[in-house]
Amino acid sequence: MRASDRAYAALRDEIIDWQLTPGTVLAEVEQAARLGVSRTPLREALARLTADGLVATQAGRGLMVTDVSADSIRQLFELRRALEEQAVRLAATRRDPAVFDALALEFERASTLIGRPEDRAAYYELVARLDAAIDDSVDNGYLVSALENLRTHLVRVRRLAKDNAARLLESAVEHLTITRAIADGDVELAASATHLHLHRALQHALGAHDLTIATTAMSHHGTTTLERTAS
Amino acid sequence: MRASDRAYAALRDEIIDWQLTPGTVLAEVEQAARLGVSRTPLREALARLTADGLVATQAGRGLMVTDVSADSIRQLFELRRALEEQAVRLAATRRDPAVFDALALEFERASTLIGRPEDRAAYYELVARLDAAIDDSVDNGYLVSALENLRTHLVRVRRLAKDNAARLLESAVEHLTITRAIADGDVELAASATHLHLHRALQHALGAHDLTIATTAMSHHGTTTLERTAS
DNA sequence: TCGCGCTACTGTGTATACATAGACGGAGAG
DNA sequence: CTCTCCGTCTATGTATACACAGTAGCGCGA
Repeated sequence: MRASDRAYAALRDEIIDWQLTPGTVLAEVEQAARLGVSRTPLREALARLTADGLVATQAGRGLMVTDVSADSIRQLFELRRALEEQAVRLAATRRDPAVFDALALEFERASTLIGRPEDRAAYYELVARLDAAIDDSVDNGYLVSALENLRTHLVRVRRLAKDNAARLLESAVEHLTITRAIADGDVELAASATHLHLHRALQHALGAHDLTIATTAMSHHGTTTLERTAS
Repeated sequence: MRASDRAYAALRDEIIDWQLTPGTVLAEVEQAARLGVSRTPLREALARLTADGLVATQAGRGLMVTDVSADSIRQLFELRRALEEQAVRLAATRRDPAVFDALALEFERASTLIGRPEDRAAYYELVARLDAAIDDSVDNGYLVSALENLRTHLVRVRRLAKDNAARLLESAVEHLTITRAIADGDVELAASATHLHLHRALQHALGAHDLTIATTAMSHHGTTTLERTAS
């Protein structure tokens, strides 16, 4: 594997996993040394991250990890609705019914997975397989590319939101509805079910984000107070 | 301006202007020499073009200018519908009515521009200003980024389609309808008018493409015949 | 004559050296 | 004491040199 690919994957994973938090400055020599590559492949990695929107040039201060705010989540979900509604519409038209029937069966049993913390990863993997089946059915490279980039951002937001069992059980039902609609070739039902799913996911994400903001603000306040007391 | 930006702009413009035709191999040293930059900024330019989807790595043969086929145009317009319908929906919600009222007045007078070949560019510029007004109204960086990338591909297809006056007059009426719907804040009308506009634009683009394919095939046949005769 | 293998070469990927612009700090003047 | 200007220094942008892999072409053997 190329050094530039490794650097890109490493930085992207650290950003979506919140190890590199928004506002972190990514200096070329520093990151190149840390990741064990030279500046040339690292610059290529940073260029790709910039194109992805995970990193942006902040006037005069070099490249910074982009922010996640309530407003950016709103924007992200507006794009998500456009792309995913179109994707499920096309998937419902072009799908192989057997594939989505099989996935629907799995979603019916998903509540078991969600209940056991050790099987939580298996549920996320099931959702990923639904995404892959939709990508495969839409038969549209431009749309799939846009969806892949979108999902990178969504993972970052999801890591922040910390799904709870209640929300996951809800989402399993929503996914089941979407999957059945695609299997049945019901374009409008698939689109409406997706709209509903995204509406609820946005509410959940925004709620979690507000909590995080509040918590962060409080802990910052506390730190500041301690610093003042110490000085 | 940076050398990598110049190289990117030069290559992109040549690709969308069909000076670099699909299948052309872009070797690094060759292009670097031609554009008067070193390999480093040129590689950055090629990476950006690859991310844009204007260039792709063909197994073993290096980077090639991507193809434009009837199928790729179909895919492009499926993505276009998703993005533009969402964009006009959001624009109709968030617009400044005065901006779109002014644009609507200009579209009413557009038939004059289309009639005179020397003012043809002025009509395209008017459409570009409508796009810019929509971008400004949607207040969504992710969506605008996706639209900008999409438009690059659309320009390449349009250069192929060679709009005629009849189609442009039709499109002016469609644009007027969309602009008025946005000005009035009529979300569903704006979305439906956009759907209709894209449907007609696709028919036109596909028709033009088929003609080009037929012409190319004929000229290729002719060339082959000549070569055989010569040898 | 056909097939297999070897060699040379071209082109990509990476490292590094160099140029330059912009930011930060210090010193001096008002 | 503060503001401004100048110098230095750090970080980015570019060029180039080197390493290596993949390929094409040629030659040799069957």
